[in-house]
Amino acid sequence: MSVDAAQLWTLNHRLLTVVLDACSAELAELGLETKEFFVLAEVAASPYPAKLATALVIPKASVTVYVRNLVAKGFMRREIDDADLRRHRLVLTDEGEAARDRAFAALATAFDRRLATIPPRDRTELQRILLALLEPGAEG
Amino acid sequence: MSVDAAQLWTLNHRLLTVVLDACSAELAELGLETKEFFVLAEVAASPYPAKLATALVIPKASVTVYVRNLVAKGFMRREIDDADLRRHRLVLTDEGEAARDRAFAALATAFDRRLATIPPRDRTELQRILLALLEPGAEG
DNA sequence: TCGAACTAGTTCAGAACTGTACCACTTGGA
DNA sequence: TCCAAGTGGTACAGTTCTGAACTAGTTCGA
Repeated sequence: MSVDAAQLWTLNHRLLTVVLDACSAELAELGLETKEFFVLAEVAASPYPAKLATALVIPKASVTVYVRNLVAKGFMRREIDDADLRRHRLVLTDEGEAARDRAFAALATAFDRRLATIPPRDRTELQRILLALLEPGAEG
Repeated sequence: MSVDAAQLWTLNHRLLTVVLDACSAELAELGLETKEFFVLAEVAASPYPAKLATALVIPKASVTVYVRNLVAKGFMRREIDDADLRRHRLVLTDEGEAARDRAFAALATAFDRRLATIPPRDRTELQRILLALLEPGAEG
């Protein structure tokens, strides 16, 4: 490899940070802190606090905080899970879905400004490879 | 476009987070919190607190904290800048360089473990695409 | 030479985050 | 049925982070 993996990681991280920073103001207008946005974005795929914590690699206690904020803002609500009474199933409200979609759009716009510099085929490739790298089976 | 940029951002972010998390214990053994590692890694290219803050997209007050810690650990020292007496030129000590290099190695290893799960051809592709996205010229 | 406007860096108080301890419910074996 | 071990979620207190205000040094025009 011509480029060190650590360098690739670092540059990539910088890219994502700059992109996120570029749209954090728009997220704030939607009433979302960036951490809350991550939770809002993931809740459909991981509708329980414990699952959110492992998926997003953040502490359970932090998830409690973000969920509390998102509930207070009317973006989601907790429901008791019929299958396991210990669990809180998290459900997006209509406002929550709308906010999430607008937030995704803002992030997409910010990232698109960067992605515009590479061919569409590469974007598809990138997505395919990233998905492969994140497959549940990959590494442990 | 066929691929959602927000999804790409999210996948990519997840990948970097998981990789960083995988080597955070090793960084801790070197005496580095992850935020401190970012500072240590960047200080050669951005040897002033203000420059570090903009390069790493973190608040000035936070840089003060991380630099203080890194100085206390003997990884760097502050020197008065001859050209501008307001500035603190940050200089890595030998221990600092050694720690940085070992930290980079740990990060590279962790990332490589992930990259090993996909075909070599995809790794080359991924590297090519990311490098294209990270070109200094891209966007502004 | 002066001082007003900047810029670099720090301090500190309050905000944000999270490790730990905890309670509630579930599971599985006796 | 019982209870010990395990999992889900939260509360709280201690830690970390950071906005705002501040000090130090610089620049520049009159």
